[in-house]
Amino acid sequence: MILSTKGRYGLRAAFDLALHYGEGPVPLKSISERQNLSVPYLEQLIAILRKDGLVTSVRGAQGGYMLSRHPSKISVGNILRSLEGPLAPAECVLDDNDKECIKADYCVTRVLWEKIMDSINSVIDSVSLQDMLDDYERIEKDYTKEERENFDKTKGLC
Amino acid sequence: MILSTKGRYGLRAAFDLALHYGEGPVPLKSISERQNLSVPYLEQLIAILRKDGLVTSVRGAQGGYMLSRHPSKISVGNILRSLEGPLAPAECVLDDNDKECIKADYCVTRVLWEKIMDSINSVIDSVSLQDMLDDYERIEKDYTKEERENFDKTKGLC
DNA sequence: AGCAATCCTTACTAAATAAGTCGGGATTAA
DNA sequence: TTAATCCCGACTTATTTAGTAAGGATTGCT
Repeated sequence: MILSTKGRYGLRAAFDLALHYGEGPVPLKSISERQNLSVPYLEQLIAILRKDGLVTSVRGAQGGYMLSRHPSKISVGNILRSLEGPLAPAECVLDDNDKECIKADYCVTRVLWEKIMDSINSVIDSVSLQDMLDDYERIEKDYTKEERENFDKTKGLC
Repeated sequence: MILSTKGRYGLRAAFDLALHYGEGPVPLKSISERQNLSVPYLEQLIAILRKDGLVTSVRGAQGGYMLSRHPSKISVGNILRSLEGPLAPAECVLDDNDKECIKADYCVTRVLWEKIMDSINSVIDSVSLQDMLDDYERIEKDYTKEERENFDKTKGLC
């Protein structure tokens, strides 16, 4: 049940854009350096977010990407569902489910999958990128810049 | 984020054992027929549950499997974590995490992964196999046996 | 105008994981 | 003794993941 790197790295990218919200377009190269992700892979991830209207792009030199609205108006759920698709533990609880389990009100496991899905969604929808920023600033104070950079290098991404 | 068939089918198997709790050992063949799962695959799944002490086996003719304790004492979380491993959205929040992110109290995403994990665990630990039985009996009444069997055949598993 | 920095798009690939199957051995009730 | 069952390890096939690669399109800057 581990999220794919798509969701995890994509969220880091979105968080990075949130960090620089209001400063004009942020090029992938700079996100790449800060977040330690390859540019080509970032391109793939951010293309998804762009298609879903979560980020906007500015082409050409001095171009880059920006969040399409204020970090407080974008939830982690928006980002993760965009990148990962619906976060359901089984297909039968998806909305577009035409094929199977339609009239399966008779289905005990389905009830369970729905509970799990609702619970996940309620968590990720209740946290906005702004909340992550706030968390970050609170945490940041406890470490020196050097410590943080050192951590970034020695430890992996999570 | 869809659970693998391991978790989903394994839970069905466990639920089937719960349905027949107290009736002596249940052979895989009969679970296979009722739940529409192959015997060899079921063997693989139930072996995991057995290693984790959730079911016990009786070898030889007239043998089979039984839940190792009352359905009310086995949570869906016990079953799913046994089959799927810990249900975390990222590796860094696992207990056995020696390698990475150890002193990453400085890590905004980690806080989020923990919230998600806690929320999933709290749902699946709050539902026991007995609860599923109760649900099943309540739902079952609304459908004829024929309707249910027909559903099992026309629709897939979920 | 020309260049360099960007975004944008499509295709490709290697590795890992998922989802089983298969064959045969061990145990035991009837 | 036999048939039903659990038990175990190896094997296979398809899918997904996690990227890389190559090149085209756009635009600010000089």
